[in-house]
Amino acid sequence: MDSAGANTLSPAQGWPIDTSMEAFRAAWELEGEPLWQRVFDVHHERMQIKNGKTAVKNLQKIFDCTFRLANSQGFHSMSLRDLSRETGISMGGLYAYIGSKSDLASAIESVVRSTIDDVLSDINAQQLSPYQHLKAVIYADLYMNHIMHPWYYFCFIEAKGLDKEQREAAMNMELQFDQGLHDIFSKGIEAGVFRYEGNLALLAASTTAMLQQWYLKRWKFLQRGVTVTEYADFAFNQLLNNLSYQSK
Amino acid sequence: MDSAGANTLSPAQGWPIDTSMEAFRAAWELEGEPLWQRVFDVHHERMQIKNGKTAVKNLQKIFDCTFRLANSQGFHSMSLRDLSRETGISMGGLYAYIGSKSDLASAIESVVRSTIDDVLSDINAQQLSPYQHLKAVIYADLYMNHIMHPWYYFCFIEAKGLDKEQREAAMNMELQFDQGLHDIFSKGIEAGVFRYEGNLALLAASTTAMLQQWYLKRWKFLQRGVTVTEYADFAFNQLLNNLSYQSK
DNA sequence: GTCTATAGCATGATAGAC
DNA sequence: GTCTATCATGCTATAGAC
Repeated sequence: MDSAGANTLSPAQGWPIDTSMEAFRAAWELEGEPLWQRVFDVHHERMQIKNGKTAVKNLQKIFDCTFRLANSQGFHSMSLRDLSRETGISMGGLYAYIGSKSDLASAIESVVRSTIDDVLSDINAQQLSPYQHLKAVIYADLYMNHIMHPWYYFCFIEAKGLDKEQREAAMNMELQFDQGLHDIFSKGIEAGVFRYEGNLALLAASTTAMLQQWYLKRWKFLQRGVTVTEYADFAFNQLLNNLSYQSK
Repeated sequence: MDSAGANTLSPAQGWPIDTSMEAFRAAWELEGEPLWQRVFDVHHERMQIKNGKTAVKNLQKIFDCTFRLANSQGFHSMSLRDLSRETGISMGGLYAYIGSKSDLASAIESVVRSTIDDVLSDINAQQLSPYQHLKAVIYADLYMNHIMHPWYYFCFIEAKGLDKEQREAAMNMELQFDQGLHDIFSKGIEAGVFRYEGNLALLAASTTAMLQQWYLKRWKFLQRGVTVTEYADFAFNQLLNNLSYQSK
């Protein structure tokens, strides 16, 4: 709130003492004006538009429509004419914003990765007990998945269309996430609050997978009427059970 | 072996008493000549070629190259000229085999779905105890994922490019798979061998997710040196643990 | 800052020779 | 049954008026 740049998320005030989605939304601003400001910050070098006011407004339209089109028919199969029609911005106008088609995909991946990085670094910087740490990571990750659903879905499905550098960065981020979980498990086992006989790396990987389901299988959860918080409770309890955690 | 048509897989002889991959390979023939015969059966209406001998050979080349190209750059971004170059078959020649580009994708989805259907129907038709039934489904599904990896990966990633009918068929198959797991859980709980307090539908869904990881995150398992059988053991034990199964 | 018009090229598909 | 040649269309991207 003081010296933090526009590209840095606010610190986690009151999180994860209260792991409700409302508390998460309040702690990090991943929607509305602050989100689009972040997009502008990441992407503005590729744009010919300098005026922040109208730029942010059109950026929002472009990204929203990109998600609607790409997440239903595929990014490569979405033509810029489709995007032009959907946004109401002419072809020439579009190029003043996106730089090129692949720059657009690139920006999406960058925004997602930097957001995850900011939120998780923030959580990891706090000195939390293994239990609290695990809880914070699980709930925060799912709330991020939920709030920025189309962003995450896009990154997963269109990953192969990104250039090699970004593709590897995305894979490394997932490996880091696995490793982060692994570390929490280990610390908890050392501290005697968790117990596990088996492959911790596989447990971490399958936890990551369970979290990714929230954006990969949205259709299924919608159909079943499962909410994020219900799913977060399920995922966390399942994990505690696997780790033989005794509640009290 | 007697009245079974070429399009039907042999029944599961000795499966799942022995859940090794070798036993699975022997029970169902999902590779080599029998696989390509299956492809020919599903796809031959769209082809102009009638001669089975050379047709099957070229079909194999076309599908293999499609996987190599589509699974690395995306199906839509793979041009038929790419495919022509990679297979060594001319553009005109290709069209005698594939019908159209989208027929090619369609055939892949059909082969995968009918294979899953055959194998699982076969397992479900046997009268197995909940424990044996669960074990059979987990191991069989993972071995299928493994043996037909590029097929599965293609179906997941390129699902949105299929026509509505096929997309829904694929989703229904996944829901059926979840339901099948759910039923086994329930039967085991009734029989008193499993115990679970929680949402069984979510447990089924997260089990399906864990199995899909084998083809979705191949890069990770390769990097970590995890084999299918190790992963199958992990997945099955994890599930037994969640279901409070007491081994003996 | 936004538009129209168009360049330049790649694509899916087919016709017809052999 | 396989090839070459070609068609019609759609694509990304840019130039230049306003």
